[in-house]
Amino acid sequence: MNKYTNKLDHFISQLNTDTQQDIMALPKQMVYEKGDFLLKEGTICKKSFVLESGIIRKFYLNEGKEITTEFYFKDDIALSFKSYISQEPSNEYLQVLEKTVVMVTDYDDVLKLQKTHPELIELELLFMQQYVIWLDERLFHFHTLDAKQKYQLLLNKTPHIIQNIPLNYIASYLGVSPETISRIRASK
Amino acid sequence: MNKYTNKLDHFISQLNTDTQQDIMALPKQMVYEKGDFLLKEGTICKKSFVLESGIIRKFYLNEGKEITTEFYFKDDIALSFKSYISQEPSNEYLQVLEKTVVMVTDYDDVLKLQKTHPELIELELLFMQQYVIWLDERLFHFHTLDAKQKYQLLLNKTPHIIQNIPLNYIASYLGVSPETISRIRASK
DNA sequence: TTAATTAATTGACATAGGTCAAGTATCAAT
DNA sequence: ATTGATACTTGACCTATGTCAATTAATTAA
Repeated sequence: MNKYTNKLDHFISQLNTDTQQDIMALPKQMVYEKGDFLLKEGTICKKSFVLESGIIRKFYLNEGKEITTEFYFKDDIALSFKSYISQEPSNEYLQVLEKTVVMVTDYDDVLKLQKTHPELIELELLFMQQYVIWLDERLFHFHTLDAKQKYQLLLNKTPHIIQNIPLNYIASYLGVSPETISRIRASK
Repeated sequence: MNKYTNKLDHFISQLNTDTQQDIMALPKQMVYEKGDFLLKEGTICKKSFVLESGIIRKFYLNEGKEITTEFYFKDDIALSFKSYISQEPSNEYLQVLEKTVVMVTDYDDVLKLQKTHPELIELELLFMQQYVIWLDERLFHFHTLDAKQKYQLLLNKTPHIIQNIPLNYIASYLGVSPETISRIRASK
């Protein structure tokens, strides 16, 4: 189960076969090991990464501390949004948390393909829309939930995050301290 | 100074004149009074509102309390995102805070125009992108700033919000209590 | 396997910010 | 201008969650 790409697959499946093949021709498979960076602060995010397996996390630095903003699993699309669309240096990092296989696509190649197949702009639009909905929901949770509720939501909705990711990353993702998460766990 | 429509204007200005005229033909001017609702929970958001003057706020209800999520001023585009793109019932309200003049465009009309002018899909894409950047930044602030820092940011970046909007809406927008805002004001 | 790191838990304490209640100021309507 | 309603401020108190430090558990590397 992936985060927000179902609609994209559906859209692609309705394109004509030639266009589909052109899209499929772009990505190259790459394998990364735990700790590898796919993107670092100050670098322009020129590629998107669709995960075949493994885990990636996105984070930025704030006053020397890492703030985790997103986790990516199978079929998710990892990229630093603002840098990707503006093609300006990123303030985010993308780091591999365990051996990960990705399909890498160059944004330049996507733009070229959009020139010859304008209908692909709609694909990018769909992706944006899904991402906005996800962001909107996340903001809603920051606005209305306390530490325990946020943790339990994660536990219910995305247990694979809880099971596979170190507690201090989860804490930072939820905007609470690791100690608080630890106490929530102990309290039931 | 508006929130995120500069790039859209620029894009439109580069279209051919006929297309520009077709776009300009869609919106109808409407005037609303203080307290009027442009959208209520349970209703599908079928229209977008570009403000000519006045103020609109967006909010949802959580456990009986209004949570304000956005303010709109001149040249901003007010709509309930998720409902607008999915055409499903909204969980948000759009309410006019003072006499407001808007240009209203039907989403159906936009979709029709996109059929005959596919290049307009890119316009929608640009809008999404701007909105993602705005949301992303807002989430960043919820993640890293305390009450005082959030208030001061608002004071510096968007003083027109502080000056024109009741304190309890501002408090809710920042995710803190009205009392806290009041104390921050008193402390300097 | 053992040692060395790193991650997670737990306790003691501090504090930002919430809640509730009272009081004051501001605004709107007659 | 007077009343009533609404918005804002202030004080007292409370609670969730942060910080720091010590301890234990789990990984990793040799």
